[in-house]
Amino acid sequence: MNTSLRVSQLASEFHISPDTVRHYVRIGLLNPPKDDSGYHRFSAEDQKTLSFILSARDLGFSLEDIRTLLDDAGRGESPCPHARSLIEERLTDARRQLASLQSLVERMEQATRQWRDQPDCEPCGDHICHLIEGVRHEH
Amino acid sequence: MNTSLRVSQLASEFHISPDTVRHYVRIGLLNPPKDDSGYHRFSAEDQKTLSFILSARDLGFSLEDIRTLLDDAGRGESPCPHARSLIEERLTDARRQLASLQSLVERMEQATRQWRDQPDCEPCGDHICHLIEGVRHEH
DNA sequence: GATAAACCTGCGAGTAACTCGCAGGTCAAG
DNA sequence: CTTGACCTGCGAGTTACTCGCAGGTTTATC
Repeated sequence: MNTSLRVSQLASEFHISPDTVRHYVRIGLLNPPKDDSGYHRFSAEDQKTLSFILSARDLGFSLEDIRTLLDDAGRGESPCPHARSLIEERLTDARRQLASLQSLVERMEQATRQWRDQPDCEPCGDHICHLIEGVRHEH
Repeated sequence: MNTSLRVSQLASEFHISPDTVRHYVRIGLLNPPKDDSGYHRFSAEDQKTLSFILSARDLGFSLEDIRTLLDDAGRGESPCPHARSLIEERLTDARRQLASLQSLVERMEQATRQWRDQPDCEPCGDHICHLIEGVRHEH
């Protein structure tokens, strides 16, 4: 059973770029052994680790979070308590970010709507760009 | 009329940090003159520029975008055409980002709901964290 | 057997918009 | 005359890659 893959094979297997794989190796999230010529060989276990990394990434964990989780498991401890507490933090952050992004999009949409009826300004000393500076802030 | 302010005064006037002001100076968005002792003095015009910078920032323009707009105005051209085209790009980006953030938050919420009924896992060879790896992807 | 294509290696640096820390200069108050 | 609160420029750190480099390996072709 030849489940040991090289970088590009692993990458296309997981639909990520070889650079991303090398990045995870560089920061120590993956520790694949090397063959005689110095090439990384990713075993079935490395593939399970990568699969975990990508699942966690998709749930909003940072790579540092993932390192913590992997360290837990590496020491034979359950990563679940950390997973539970970390996702709370990340979720709080994400909700905050979502709210600010939503209001940004609304401001942008309001501005473009408003700008449709406004002509371009010619430079005068009063303002730099009346479109931008004249956007109404509703509440 | 002493409308010329120093860094901290300007910063608190605009509710931003002195570091942010220094950052804008460092990258050349603001070019305040200096007094005899080498301190920056922000004139009324510098204050108008900063006000513009912050308005544009609040509309999702990047500092590079803002530099473009400021350059237009500095060359006596109307920044409005650039403002219109740039905000389209930024709005497209922001909507894309919003959608991905929304789906992230949903995944995170679904995970935490699902995790409430699941116990912590003890390490076994099968998985690294069953909570994370076992999240159901609806759709 | 030479060579070219397609891999691979480690490493440094760039991305956005700050933020922090440093070493050192300036100024007003006590 | 010293303390404290400012100020200066500068380098570096933040996140998760992404790109480019110089050079080594393997495979296929001529």
